Amino acid sequence: MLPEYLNDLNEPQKEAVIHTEGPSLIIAGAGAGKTRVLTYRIVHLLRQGVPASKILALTFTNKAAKEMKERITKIAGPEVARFLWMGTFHSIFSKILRMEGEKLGYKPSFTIYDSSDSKSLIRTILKEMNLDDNVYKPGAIASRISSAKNSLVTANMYGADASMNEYDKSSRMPLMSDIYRTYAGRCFKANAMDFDDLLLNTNVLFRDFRDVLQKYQEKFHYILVDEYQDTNYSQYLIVKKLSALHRNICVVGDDAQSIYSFRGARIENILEFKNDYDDYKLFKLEQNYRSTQTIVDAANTIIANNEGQIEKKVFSMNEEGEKIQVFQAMTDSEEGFNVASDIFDKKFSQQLNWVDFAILYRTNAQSRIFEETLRRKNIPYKIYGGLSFYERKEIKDLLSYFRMVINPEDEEAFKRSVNYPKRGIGETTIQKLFDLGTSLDATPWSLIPESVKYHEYFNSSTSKKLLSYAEVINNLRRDYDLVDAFTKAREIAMASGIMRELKEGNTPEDVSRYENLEELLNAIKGFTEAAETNGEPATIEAYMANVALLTDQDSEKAEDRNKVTLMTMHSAKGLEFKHVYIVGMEDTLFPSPMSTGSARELEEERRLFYVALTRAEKQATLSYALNRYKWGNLEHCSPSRFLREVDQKFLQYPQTGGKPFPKNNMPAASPKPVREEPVKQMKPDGRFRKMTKIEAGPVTTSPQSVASSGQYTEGDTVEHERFGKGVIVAIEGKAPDTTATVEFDREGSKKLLLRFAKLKKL
DNA sequence: ACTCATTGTCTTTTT
DNA sequence: GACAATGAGT
Repeated sequence: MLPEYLNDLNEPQKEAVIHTEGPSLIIAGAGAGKTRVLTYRIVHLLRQGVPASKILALTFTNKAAKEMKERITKIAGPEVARFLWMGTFHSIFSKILRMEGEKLGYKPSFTIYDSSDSKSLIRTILKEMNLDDNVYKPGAIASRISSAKNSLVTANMYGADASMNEYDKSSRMPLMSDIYRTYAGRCFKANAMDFDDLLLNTNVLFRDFRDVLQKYQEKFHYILVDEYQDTNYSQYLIVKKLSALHRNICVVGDDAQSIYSFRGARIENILEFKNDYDDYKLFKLEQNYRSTQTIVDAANTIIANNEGQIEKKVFSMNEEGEKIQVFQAMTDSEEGFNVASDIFDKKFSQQLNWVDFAILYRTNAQSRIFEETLRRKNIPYKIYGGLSFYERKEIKDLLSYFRMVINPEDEEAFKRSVNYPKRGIGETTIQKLFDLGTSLDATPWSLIPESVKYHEYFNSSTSKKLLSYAEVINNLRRDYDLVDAFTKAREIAMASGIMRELKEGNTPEDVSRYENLEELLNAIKGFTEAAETNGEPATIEAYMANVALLTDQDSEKAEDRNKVTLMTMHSAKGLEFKHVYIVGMEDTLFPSPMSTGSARELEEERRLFYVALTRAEKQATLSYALNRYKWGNLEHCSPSRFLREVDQKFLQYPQTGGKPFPKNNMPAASPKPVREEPVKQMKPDGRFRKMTKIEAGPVTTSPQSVASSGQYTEGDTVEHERFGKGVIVAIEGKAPDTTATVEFDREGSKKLLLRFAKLKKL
C-alpha cells in the first residue's frame, strides 16, 4: 500500500520518489514534474522517519528553495519542514562557514562581497599597481578570478600554473596572478568573501579539516541537488565529499537545459555521474505536462541540432495546440507594439490574466522598449533582473553602514560610507589611508585612531573629520548584537545622516530614493518580526547574513501578482506561462554574437532557446525586428538562425495571412519611429531625465566618427533624435575633433552640444 | 573638496 | 541610453 501522496505521480516519477537509497540520477525533461518529484521524495523520506535535519537539499535560486519548502510544509507540516537544510549552495555553505570559518581565519561576522564590491576592489588594486584599466579590464579580471576559484585554483596555484600564465600573457595581462593574489589577500584582510569564496572556502575547510568534513558527512544522511547540470567543479566536489559516507545522493537535472557554463557550470557533472557512482540508478522523466504537443515537438527538433546529449524522448499528451506565431517588425519599437497588441487582444478575447503572459529576451537591455509600449497600452508589467533593489545606490549606501557596524574591516563598505553623506573627507585623504594601510599591512579603518600621529599624511582638521566618522560607527557598534535589526537599522539610518541627506534634497530622485530606504526598513521590520516569532536571532547581523544572497525575485509583492512578466531567458528557467513571447530573434542578439565563436557556445545558446520555448504552456511567439537602435544608432538586423531551425510545420505568420516572410526582400533603412518630445518625460520610477543646455547661439555638434567618414557635407539636412530637423552650416576641425554646426529651426535655437552619432542624414 | 558637465565604455546571461 | 570615470571651474 503506497501512501496517498504518491497517487498524483506517474510511474517513472513514483519510482524516482520511492527509490531513496544509494546514488540516483534523475533526468527530467522540461515540464516533466521535476520539482514535484523532489518535493515528494523529501516528503517520502520524512514519512519514513528520517529526521528533517538529516536531509540536505541544494538549489540554485532562493525562489526554488522557498517554493519547495512551502510545498513540503503543506504536506508534512511546518514543525517538520523548518528543520530541513534547504537552500541555495551559497546560502547553505555560508551558514556552515559562519560556524566553522574561524578555522580558516575568518570571523563569523564576515561580509559577503557582491559582484560590484569585487569589481570595485579590483579597480582599487589596479590603481595601486598603476595598471591601465583599458588593458586590464576589471570585468575580465573578475571573471578570470571567478572561474579560477570555481575550478578550485587558488592564487598560489594560479601563479604556478604555466598554461594560465601563458594565456594571460597572450591576452596582454601578464600580471594577472599578482592581481589575483592581492585581491584574495585584501578580501581576507577585510574579513570578506565573494560569492565564489563561499564555495571555495567550503572546499578548503573540508579538505584541511577532516573532522569537520566527517561531522557534516555524518549529519547529512540524504543529499538532493536540483539543477545538477548547472553545478560547477567547486560545487560538484562539495557534494561528492559530503555524500561519500552515506552515498544517498540524488541529483536532478536536464542536460538540455544547461545554460550557465559562462559562470563555470560543467555539463560533464551530469553526463559523467556514472563515473563516480557506478551503482547508480537512472530515472528518466519524459512526459511533459506543461506544454502542448506543438511546443514540445518543436523544442525537440531544435535541441536535436546539438550533439552529445543524454538520450531521452520528451513527449506531451496534451492537446496539439496552437502553432508558434512568428512576428516581423520594421523596428524595435514596432516589435514592442506588436507584442503589446497581441497580449492585449489575447487577454480580452480569451479571458486571460496578465500573469499568463511573459516576454523573454536575451539581454536585459532589451526590456526598455517593451516597458514603453506596455505602459502606453496601460498593461501592467513587472521587470525581473537588471539592477536589483539591493544594487541601488541608496540601498548599498545604507547597507555599507550596516556592514561597517558588523565588520568594520570591510574595505568596500568603508570606501562607500566614509564620505557619504559628505564629511569633507576627499579622495586624497582616502588614498593616503589606503597607501598607509598597504605599507603597514593594516586596514584603513584600523588606522583612523592613529591618524593624529601621522602629521605628514593628515593635517589636524582632516584627522578630526576621520575621527568623527569613526565615532559615528563606534557608537553604532556598541550594542548592535543586543538590539533587534529594525531598531538598529533605523538608528543607523538616522545617525549616518543618510535619511537627512535625502529628505533635504527635493529632486524627484531624492524622493524616490527616500522611499526606497523606507521600503528597505520595512523589509527589515518584516525580518525582525518573523525572526522573533520563530525564536531565531533577530539582530542586524542575522539580517545581513541573508541579504547579500538575496535577489529581487525573492521579495515578490502582492501588488505584482497580476502583471505581465518581463525577464531574460536565463531567469525564466523553472517558470511557466500560458503565453510566451521570445523577442529579439535576430542574429545580432540571439544567439549572442559573443557566443557564436565555438560549437560549444552555440550549443549552449541553442539550449537557451530550448529553455525559453518550453516555458510556454499554450502558445509561443517568436518575434524579431529588421532594424534596431543600438547605442543610439539604427542598425539593420537579420532574423536569427534559430528561426530556421524550427520546422515550418510548427509555425504560423498572422501578419501575412499565413505565408512566411519573403527572404532577401528586406526593406532598407526604415523610417524613424515617431517619438514624443523627451523633455521632462517621466521615467517609470518617477524620475525625470535630464537635458544638457547651454544658452544662445547656433547649435553645434561635437565630433565622433561621422563627419570624418565623409558622410556629411555642409548644406545637408539632418535630423536629430531629440531636436528635430536642421541644416549643417559648417563642418570644422579634423577627426576626431570634428565639429559640425547645425542650425535647427526651433524657436530661439539654443546652443547645445550634441553627439554626431545622434544625427541622421535626411 | 565639491559640482557640474563631458566623455568613454558598454551588453550576454547570475548566485 | 546608462553609468562611472574624468576634467574644468569654483
